[in-house]
Order: sequence, then C-alpha cells, then structure tokens
Amino acid sequence: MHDRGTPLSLLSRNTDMELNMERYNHRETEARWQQVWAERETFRAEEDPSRAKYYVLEMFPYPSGRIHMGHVRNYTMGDVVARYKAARGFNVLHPMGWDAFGMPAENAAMENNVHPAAWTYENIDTMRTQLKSMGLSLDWSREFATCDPEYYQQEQSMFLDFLEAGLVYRKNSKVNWDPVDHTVLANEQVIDGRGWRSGALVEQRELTQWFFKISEYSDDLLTALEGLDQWPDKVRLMQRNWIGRSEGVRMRFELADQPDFVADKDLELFTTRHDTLFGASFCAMSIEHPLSAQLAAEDTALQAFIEDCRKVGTSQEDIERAEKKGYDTGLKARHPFNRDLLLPVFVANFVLMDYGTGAIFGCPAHDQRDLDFARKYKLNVLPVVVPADENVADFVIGEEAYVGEGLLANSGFLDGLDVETAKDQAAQRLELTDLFGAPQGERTVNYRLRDWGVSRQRYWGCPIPVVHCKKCGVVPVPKSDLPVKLPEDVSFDQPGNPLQRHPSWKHVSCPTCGADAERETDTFDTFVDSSWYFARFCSPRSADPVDRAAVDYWLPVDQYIGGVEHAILHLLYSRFFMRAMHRTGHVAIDEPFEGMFTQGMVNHETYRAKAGNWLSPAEVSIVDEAGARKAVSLLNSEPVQIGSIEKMSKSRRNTIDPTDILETYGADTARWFMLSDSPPERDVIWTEAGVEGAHRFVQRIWRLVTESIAHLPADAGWETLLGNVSDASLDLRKASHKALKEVGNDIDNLRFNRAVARIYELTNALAAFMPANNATDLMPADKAALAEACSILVHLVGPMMPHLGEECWEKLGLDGILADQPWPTFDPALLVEDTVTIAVQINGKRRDELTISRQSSKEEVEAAALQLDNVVRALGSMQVRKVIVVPERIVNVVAT
RNA sequence: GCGGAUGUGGCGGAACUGGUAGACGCGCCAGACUCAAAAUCUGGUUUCCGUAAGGAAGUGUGGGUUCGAUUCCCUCCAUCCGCACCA
Repeated sequence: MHDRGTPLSLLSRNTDMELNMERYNHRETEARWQQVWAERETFRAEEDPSRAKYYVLEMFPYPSGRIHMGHVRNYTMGDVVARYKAARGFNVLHPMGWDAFGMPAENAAMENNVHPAAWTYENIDTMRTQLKSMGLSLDWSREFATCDPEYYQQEQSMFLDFLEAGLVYRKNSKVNWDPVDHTVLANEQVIDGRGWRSGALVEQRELTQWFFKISEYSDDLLTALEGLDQWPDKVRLMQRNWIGRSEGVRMRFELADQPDFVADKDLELFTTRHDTLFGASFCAMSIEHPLSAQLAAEDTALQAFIEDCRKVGTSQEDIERAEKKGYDTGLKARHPFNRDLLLPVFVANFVLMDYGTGAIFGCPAHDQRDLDFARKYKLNVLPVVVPADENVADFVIGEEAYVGEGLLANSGFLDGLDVETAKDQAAQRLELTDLFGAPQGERTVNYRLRDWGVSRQRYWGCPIPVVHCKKCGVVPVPKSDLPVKLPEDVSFDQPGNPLQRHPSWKHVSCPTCGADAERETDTFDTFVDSSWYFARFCSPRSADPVDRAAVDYWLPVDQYIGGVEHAILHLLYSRFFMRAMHRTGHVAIDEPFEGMFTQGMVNHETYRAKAGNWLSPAEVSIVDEAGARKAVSLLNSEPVQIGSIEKMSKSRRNTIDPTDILETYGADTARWFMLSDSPPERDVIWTEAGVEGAHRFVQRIWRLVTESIAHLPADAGWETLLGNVSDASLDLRKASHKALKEVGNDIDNLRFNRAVARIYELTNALAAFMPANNATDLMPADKAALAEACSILVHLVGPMMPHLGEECWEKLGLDGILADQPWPTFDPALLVEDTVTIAVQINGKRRDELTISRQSSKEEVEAAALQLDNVVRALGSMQVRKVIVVPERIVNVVAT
C-alpha cells in the first residue's frame, strides 16, 4: 500500500506522551504546510503528454471585496477533486483567476471616488490572501484577472477573428434608458419601472449594438447536449428549453382594410398550432413590429398605447407578467381557409418581437394567453380540438384553455383528425395555396434562442476593438495595434459612459484611410470574459489567445463546478465560444466542459430586532431558554426575533465572514463542515453548532493518531504481518478497506457528504479498536492492522482536510508529504461477507430478520424464513399464498 | 407568466436498479471522569400505546400501479433558482 514500503519507525517519532497529547494547533500547522506546498511547488501543473491529464475548475470569482461562504464551499469541493485525482495519478490542472470587469467597480468609483482598477486590484489582493489561507491545491502561477490588458488584448484579438469569420454583426436593439441620469440601465437597476438612482421612469431606447451569432449554432448546441452525459440532467433540460426548438409553420395572412399609407399586403407570422387555425379569432403583433410603428405614426392613441407598454421594462419576466393588453388597429386579416372570415388585428403587449416574426394568430380555445386576451376584448372562442371522449356539441371552454390531445372539430377539412395529422394537413394546404405569388405558408423550425448582444455602454469592461470612420464605416483595429487599452484618466462624478465623454480617447485616425474617426465606446458584456478564461488557463502567458499544444492537452475541463444560477447563460455562452474558437482555429473541440456540477447555496438564519432592522449573526447571542432557542442582541440585550433561513446576503445581514471562521477554527474545520451533511448540489445551512462539531472532529482525528503511535509496530515491513490477525483486527481491516473503497467511489461521484459519513464510521471503528491506556499487549499482527487503519484514515482525510492530513502523516513518521502520495488500493478479498442479513416481511410488513449464508438457495431462504418464531407467531392461522424471495435482499410472505 | 428543481425524526441528512426508512453528524437525555466546569468517554434517542415482549402510525397533500413505493405515475401545496444588461 505504501509505495516505498515506508516504515512506521518509532525512532522518528516523539515518544513523549505529553507532547503527543497536545491539542492540534491549526494556526501554526496550516500556515506551515501552506508554505511547504508553495516551496515545493506541489501544485504546479505542466503539460506531460505521457500522463493522463485532469482539469478541475471552479467558477472563478468576481472580486467583490471579500470571499463569501459560497466561495468556500465551491473551492473546497473542487480542491477535494483536484487532490484526489492527483493522488489517483492524474496530471492535474487546477487554476484560479478573477472575473474582474463589471458594474460594482463603477458603482464603487461613483460612491467612494476610487478608480475601478484600484478598487478591483485591491479586492483581488484581499481575496487572494483569503483563498490562500484555505490551503487550496491551486497552481497560482497561472493566475490572471480578466481586466489585465494582457488578457483582454487576447479577447479583442479573438473578437477580430470572430468578426472575420462572420460570427459578429451589428443591429439595433433596445436598452433601458434613464432620462434623468442619461445612462443605460441594467435590468437589475430598473426597479418597478424606475431608475434605481434617479427614480425616473425608465424609457426604452434603440441603439446599434454588437451581436454574436450564437443562433447559428442553435441546432448544434441543442443536439450536442445529448453527449454531455456528465452534466446534471436538470441543466441539460434547462438549456434545451432555453434554446427552445419548435417545429411549426411560417405563414402569411392577407390584410384587408389597411389605410392608404400602409403598403403591406400581408402579415407574416409563426405558429406551432396551425392545426387550430379554424379556431383563430384575432391576429396580434408586437409593439415593436414595423407595421405597428407605421400605424402608430398616424395614430396618436396607438402611439400612447405603445408608450405605455414600454414602461414595464425590457425583461422577459416583466413583459410576461404584465396584464395582457391590446389595441385594435382596425386592420383585418383574412382567414387562410375561410376567405369570408376577417379577423381583427391587434397590437398587443404580450407578443415578443424577438420570437418568430413578431406576430401571431390567436386561438383562444387552445392557448391560455389568447383566451385571457379574448375574454378581455370579447372575442369569439371556438373549440377546434375536442378530447376523444367528449361530445363536440357539449364541449365548452370556460376559464381554462384546452391544450391537450383530441380530435379536430369545427375545422372544415380537418374535422375528425388527430392533432398531429391535422398539423400535417394544414401545413400541406398552406404550402399549396398561393398568396401574392408565393406559398401562403411553409414548414420551418424556429428557435427561442436569440443572438447574444455583447455591447455595454460602460467603462469597466473590455473595449470593443473597432473604429467608426465616416468614409470606411466600421473598421477593425489591426491586431498589431492591440490592445485597445482603457484610458486611466476617467471621472465618475457624473453618470454615463466615461469613455464617451473622455476628451481624447475616442478620437483616432481611421486605420484604413487615415481620416479622423472615432473609437467604439461600447465595451463587452462580462460574460464574454468568462466564456473562454478556462482556455486561457492552459497557457496564461501565451502571446496568442491560446497555445494550441496547451489547449490540445488540457481541454476540455474534466470537472467544472459552480453555482446553478449559471446553468444557462454562462454555460451556453462558453459552449458557443468553444465552437467559435474551433471555427477560427484556436481549438480543436466544441465542448468546453466534459463534466459539470452545480453546487447549492450557503444559507443562514436571519435575525431581526424589535425596531425591524436586521442584525448580523455576530451581533446576536443564541441562548437556550426552557428548551427553546432564543436570540438576544449583544448590542442592547434586547430580545431578537429569529427569522427564516435564507441565502446569505448583505441586505439580510445574515453573512458569515469566512476569515473569522478560518482564524477561529482553521481551514480544515471550515472545509470539513462545507463537505459534511448536506449533499453538494443542495443548499447548506451554516450553523455555529455545525462548525463546532466539525472542529471537534479535527481534534478527534489528531487525538486518535497521536494515541495510536504507542501501539504501532516498531519495525518496518509490517505489511507482511497482516495475513495473520485476530478477529478484532480483521474487523478493523475490513472497516478500513470498506471505507477506502466507498470514499473513493463517493469522491468520484462528488458525493462528499457520504464520503464524510464513511470517514466517521472508520474513525469510530478505529476508536473502538484502540487499546486502553498503557496497554501494550497488542500482537505484532494487530499492531500492523492498526498501522494500516491509521494510514488509510490519513489518506482519506487528506483531500478534505489537507493540513491535518500532512500533520498526521508526519506524526506517523511516514516519508515525504501526503500531497505527493498515491491513493492506496483496497483489497477486495476483505470486502466479501459470507453471510447476509435480510428482512422477512409478511404482507409487506417487516416481522423479523434472517442471517443466512450468502450461498443459500431460494428454497433454503424460504424455509428458514418460515421457521422464524416471529414469523410463525405473526402468521397465526393465516394461509400462506405466496412467498417472494429476492436473493440477498428480502423475503415477503403473502398470506391471508 | 414561462422554464427548472426541492420537500424524510427536534435539526442537517442516508437509503445501490422498486426490497429492513432514519446510516453518519448535530442537538438532547442518562451515566463515567472531575472539588466543579469544559473537554473526553459509555449508553440511549422517529412518534404514539405498552413495565416489557410487542403493536400501530410514519418520507409535504390526496389518489394510483405493485407481493412490496422515500423511490414509478397523476393531483394539489410550500419553498428555491433562471428568464437574455447582476455576476
């Protein structure tokens, strides 16, 4: 098991019992081992084609100021995997960096008159120190921040490649505009339709912005999800729904009654329910539809209606939650299958311009939104799909639309068909019908996924490397002129984009013609920065975006770990980026993350004073009053109400600063607690009692290891003695090897909480085995079993509590450092039991259990079960009808 | 509104593919050690009835499939995450 046959030599051990029994001092120990790892460059990763690689990555943090418990949890999990995989012989890459551009730095600049760069780099320094005190097995030599010019230069370079490859374009799109601050607002800065600072009613403005053609990969991003079998199903499902593939028909309705100034003869729309066309009672188009704008130009009431709708904001959620409203334009749309029927055409607030063609037909009987709309505007509701077991005449739509299966009715040539067939027939009819010289409709596939708008009207982001020239248009900045650096002399004393009002920065000469021209003043969405950082980690100092040899070796990331809140956007954008980088020759693969894991959040109780203000856990003392938990304010001794358990947040003041925990209890305790109990994908509740429990366990391991030293073999080569142990020792050996197997399994499957439980079990077995004080009567073979158990325990603890692991390793007098040791292998022979205990049920109720040889036949098991006292008594006078025997599992007697 | 998840003792949770519900930890109770406390160690701890043996109920709600359901299906309830300019 020990690759070097390491002796557990008494000579190298401190035999002074008093010293042995000292309490484990995490302060001194953790700093010392962190220094040892740093000096030995234990976690430095280098490409080595002769070895299998393993790339572990946790989502890099935004440098907000200090790390929070969510980081502690995330990075602990990644570190366990990294250390375990390294012990398993993999060449591990485990890097760290900073997602350093973003709005908070600009907000800090405005509030505290500090430059975003200064603020960001100071935060990084603080957080790096905090992370280092966690004892993570990171290769710090690869660290970078996305706001480093060396990083964003490469991002700009790749943007130029994407531009050349036709993956980037400009188009108009709307933003939230604060008319008082003259600033573009993020969705989170719009509260109830008003700007967060100014309080002004937010307006929508159209701006020309840059877009990445992610929609070009809609189908690929969707189908490739199937191959991502090491991703959580829920994340794949969310992405599938987000991409939103739907098969339908793109069709045109002939317009009638249009005013003279409207040239359009038809209205194009997309539908997936063309089977329900006969139930159509209106058409509706988005407030941003070109025809809406055209009509509004001549109709002040419509103008007012559109203005009103725009006040709800730009977010999908706001739009869909808003009450459904429409404006009857007076236009009519001729029904494609019933030319005498003219449907009213509305402008409606719930029709999205970004989806399909920005216009729909409404079939109220079979779509809830359409039904709500129809009831409000007193439109016809005609059911055209009727459940097979319902009578058409009796089928009435009430408050709920019918969206289920059924047979077509009231639908002319579609009557009697099922939904699928009706769709097919209706589509065929539309394809064969001519309207103004073209088929009236055609089958198409539509995706919900929209192109990715990357323009931001902000300073603290990566400048988009193009120049606008009056003569040449949009001109890319030549790569030799990169990076386009952010100017440092900017002010934040007024709202708006400092790049735009900077006196000189944007004025440049056109790279093509030399005439006066202007730089693009938009910067990238910070999601761009985080869409390829994992690739940059492979060759962080390369003069190109990536070094091909490095990415070919290290990518894809084998295990990526982060919050579920990134399940859609960040992961989807990264998947797109990898494809775009593939197309532009930077990498040879399409999928960045082979394995994905989404961890839960860290929550804490909330505390509220009588006055209604929130109190932080540090300001509250918990007391036990007649068995009930009560909280008292440490500020004024007044009682405090214990509130609900919520995600740690500044607004609720229920945060715990990891630094306090790391100083008081040590990194190993914090790490152990983060891994214990709660399954990693679920939320965890931070409690003082839990931390203290974890801390006691650290001490317990230390005590067990130090106490065991007196009972360990004096000589080397004890492994040879293991074959001849006593029963008690054999049990210990079984427990050791079982734990070894299970913990390995659990870490492989990221079930850290189960691994923790298995380690507790081994600890309990070891404690039970330990001879009483001064007993020195262990046989040599039993000493060997104890040595083996201690060694295995230390190995198991190592990835989770690495400092304690190293300290115990050293205390046991073993060679080298634990971080360099290979994972031990378990002996399968020790895991086989020759008897099993199975439950015996009568009519599904457990009545007794049966311990029997594993080899017993079904008949033997059945016979033995029926003879059990409890079974005989419980059966009484009942007749046995049937006996179900599942080998090694259960016996169920069916009796009446 | 749309999409995704979660729900098991006093608490966090475990239960492999439908096969003994409550592993492991926290807390609590009792005991040992101690002048005492802390720490540590030993034992107990789902609820109800019972001195006990044992019995009954029990995995958010209500139903269903099955010899057998925490696990599969349907209904409802509660909580959480995402919704494209927060990161």
